Amino acid sequence: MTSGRTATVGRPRGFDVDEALDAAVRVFWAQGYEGASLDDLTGAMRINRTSMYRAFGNKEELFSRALARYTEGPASYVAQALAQPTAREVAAAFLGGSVRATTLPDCPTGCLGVQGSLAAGASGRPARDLLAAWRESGTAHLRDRFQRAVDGGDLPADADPGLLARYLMTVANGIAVQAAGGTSRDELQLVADLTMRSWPPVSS
Amino acid sequence: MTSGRTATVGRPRGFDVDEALDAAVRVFWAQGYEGASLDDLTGAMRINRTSMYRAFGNKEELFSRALARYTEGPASYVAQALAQPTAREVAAAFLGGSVRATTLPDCPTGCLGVQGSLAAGASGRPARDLLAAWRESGTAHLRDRFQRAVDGGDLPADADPGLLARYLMTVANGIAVQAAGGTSRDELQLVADLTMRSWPPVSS
DNA sequence: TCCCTTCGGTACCGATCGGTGCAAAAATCT
DNA sequence: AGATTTTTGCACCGATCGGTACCGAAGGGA
Repeated sequence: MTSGRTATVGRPRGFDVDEALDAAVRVFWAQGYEGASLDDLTGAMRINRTSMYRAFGNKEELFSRALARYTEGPASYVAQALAQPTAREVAAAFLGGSVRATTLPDCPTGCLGVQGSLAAGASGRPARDLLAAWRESGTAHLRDRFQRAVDGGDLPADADPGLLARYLMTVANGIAVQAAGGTSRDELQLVADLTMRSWPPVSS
Repeated sequence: MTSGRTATVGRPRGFDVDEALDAAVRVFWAQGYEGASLDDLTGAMRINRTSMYRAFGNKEELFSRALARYTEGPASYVAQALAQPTAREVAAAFLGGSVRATTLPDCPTGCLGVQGSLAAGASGRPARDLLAAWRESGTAHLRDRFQRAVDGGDLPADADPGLLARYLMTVANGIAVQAAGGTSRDELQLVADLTMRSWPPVSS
């Protein structure tokens, strides 16, 4: 009988996977992929080295799982922004969300998707490429959303959805860099407001 | 007699310091501070490990020297932009320069000042802080330049020089992240153009 | 020529890196 | 109860990390 539920044979796991992932997210977020050692990670996750390997495979897969957890946690503002009714509200929610997510009170500043790994040695290259694809996926979702806005008349017919998406992602990534450097939430919100004052930017 | 010139006693150095620094710049640029090992660095610099330590002290000081070399080399567009006659030309030159510098044909993509170290473990923290100060210094120069533009009537009297500087640096840093992710020079120039279409953004 | 200073190459240091082998512990299944 | 399966803790692996001691090589000054 291949039951739908997970088999419960064997010794049960002594920790919560999601809680452990949340801890790993914070370490990768603050120190980057290469800067986070196994001791840093397992120490924060409060689990043994061996338990981590049993549960997640290796450091690279742990990072991948942590990124997924980050996406549906601190970075959930992206999906929420995409669901806004108008293109302008999408843009404002995306920028405002990125300001808040990069300056959360009890979290590392900046964005895991940016500072997790921008440049890396050989061992960190898969993580770097994973993050680049992650950011590119966000840009693609914005583009598709703006294309629908053009199709529905919410944006001018001559607007370039791809360019608008690239532009917004550029500002958001810049906000992440600023936040990592210590710029305050208030000042970054002013930057987001300033960006929104000229939205949508004219294409011609 | 303490002569002003460097003493020439002893065996002369067998390599050119600036050439070696240029090689180190490229390694740090492509792999980040933590991702660049001593073997990577000395291999690219074509000098011995010992020679590097004699000439530069340690990895951290080498990074500092490499950043200075980067500033007066690939990042010299910043100083050039600041010297433009009008605030609008400053902004356009700054953004255009960042697009070109982050997509140089035979160099790593992105900006050393960003991807050199955004998040780091304990050993990379000094490098990370150095880069944060480096970016902040650029923002401060832009702010001072825009303040002079306000004083001289080149920008509206109610313009906020600090906010405009932060905004421009945010877009430039975002461009650097995009470039590191593989976005082409042409597309990034379109983003820069789009940003300049609404310059200066209204403050009130 | 002899001395002094600096450079360059080798070989090595202790520490830390990511990853694993092994056996005890803790649960279910028969 | 005994067999089976999975987790956990400890010790350990080879490789690599940044950094250095040592010594011959290569130059200038007297």
